[in-house]
Amino acid sequence: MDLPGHQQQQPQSLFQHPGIYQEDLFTLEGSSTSEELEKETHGRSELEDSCPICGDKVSGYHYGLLTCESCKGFFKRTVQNHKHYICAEQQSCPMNQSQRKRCPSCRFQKCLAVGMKKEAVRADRMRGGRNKFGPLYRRDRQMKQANTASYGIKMETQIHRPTAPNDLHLMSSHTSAPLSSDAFHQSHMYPPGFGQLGVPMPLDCTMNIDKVLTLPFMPYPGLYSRTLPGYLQEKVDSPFSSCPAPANFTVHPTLNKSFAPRSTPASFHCSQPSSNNPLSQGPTQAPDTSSSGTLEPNFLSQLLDGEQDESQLCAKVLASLQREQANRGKHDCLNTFSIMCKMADQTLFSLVEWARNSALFKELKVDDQMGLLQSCWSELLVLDHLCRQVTYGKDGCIYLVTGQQIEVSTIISQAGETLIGLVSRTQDLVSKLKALQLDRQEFVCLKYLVLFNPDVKLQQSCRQVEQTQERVNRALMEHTQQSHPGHLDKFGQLLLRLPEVRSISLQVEDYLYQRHLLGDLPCNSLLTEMLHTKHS
DNA sequence: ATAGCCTTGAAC
DNA sequence: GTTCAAGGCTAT
Repeated sequence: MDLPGHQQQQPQSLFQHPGIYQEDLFTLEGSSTSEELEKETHGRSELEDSCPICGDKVSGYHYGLLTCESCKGFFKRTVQNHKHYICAEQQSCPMNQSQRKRCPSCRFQKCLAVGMKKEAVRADRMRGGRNKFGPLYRRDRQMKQANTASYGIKMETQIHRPTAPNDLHLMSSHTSAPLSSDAFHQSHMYPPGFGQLGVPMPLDCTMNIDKVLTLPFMPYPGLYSRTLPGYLQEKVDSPFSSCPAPANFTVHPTLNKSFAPRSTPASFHCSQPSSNNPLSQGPTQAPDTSSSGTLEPNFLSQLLDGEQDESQLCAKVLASLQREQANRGKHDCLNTFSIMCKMADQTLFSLVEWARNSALFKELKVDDQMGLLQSCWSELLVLDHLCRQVTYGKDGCIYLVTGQQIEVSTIISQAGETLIGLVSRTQDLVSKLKALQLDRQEFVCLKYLVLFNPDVKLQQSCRQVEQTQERVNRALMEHTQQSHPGHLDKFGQLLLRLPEVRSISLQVEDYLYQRHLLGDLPCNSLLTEMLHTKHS
């Protein structure tokens, strides 16, 4: 990573640790089965030579990554001529060599999803010469060469640690030259304060993992020592109240305000519903959804109040990872896959917290709460990921909860079939949601719709769940009509995305379970507990 | 409109 | 001088 300033600040950032290079997040997938490993090994050169958009033969680097000649030309024509395509189908047309001509809309979306860069198309149409992506291509080549030898992936060239908005020149970490005018690296893509956190990631201290899990500064008290049922029955406290930031974890003073915990409505701290809280009126008192009147105006804002601050979540995940690694031996580094699992685990925990703190959810019987969460946890994770990509992600990159980014093209060129499929499907969905301009209100509604799933067989709360779903559904419909009056079918379009979310989440579960069976998943995590429950 | 081949020219 | 990723040309 050509970030001198950052390297000084983070001498051993997450993906700079040598141990991580040995363990390959993506190619590890190939080791899931000997068949896949073989395929991965023999198919590598072929994979590298196939266009990530249509699978045709790669002719070289074009607009940011290795593509075929036709997709290069297509991308150039589209950008140069400011073309806007509309998909006649569901924006999920198959993309291969024979079908690439059928839907330019989906083709272009895929070009963007895999990371083709619009700004590499020259506005002045000047011919010849080299552009600012030269160093990127060179490094990518070197990386690929290195990987061919070791099947390891050196992710440091692809992980972009976002920097402060005024550090635009540092954001272009994928080139060696400053790119202050790079449209990719606009400050709005990052949550306030990212990059100013100055979070060093020491990854080389020693401590037994079991000790970590029982120490009082554990981020999530009770998580690993209790099962989900036990956790749900606990008294609700501030979710991270016993999680002081580590000594070397500093937040920029000017950012304290934006990092401050969102004030929690008093009713959220009550285990019993409060009649004063619109959310707590209870589904039995929910407005008749067949009437034409509108819901109380603050219903959506109450739903939004329960949302966790992304910056806080980021800080917690980083702090947790830091603690975890600090407590491992010098030669006992977390591999990349484990780090990703830890991130997912912490995110999952925050989502359980979110549900737990929801007044509507609290009204349900604990057994039913468990049933709902066990049914939708992976969907919530996928939705959370999607929202992060829509909000902060840039085209062709995956934005992690820690604020780091991985280029999709890296994953596609290195991963096994399953992961490529998952990433590709997810990025396609991200493109669609970006096109729909999903906002925070809509996102939180989707989360509630996923959580309050009346199809889950519950003991007592069926009616409540149904009514809540109707209520949220209605709030979502009204919101889309009010905030996007020009987009008549936004509501329908949003709901149409949920089956894909469900489908991706099931694939994620399958993938994780396979890895779990191979012993790749960290033990004692909420993630593994959820996977176990489903498969038991 | 597509896609294969050609020309160009800065970086090395 | 060579490389190679831009844009251009043109048969389909």
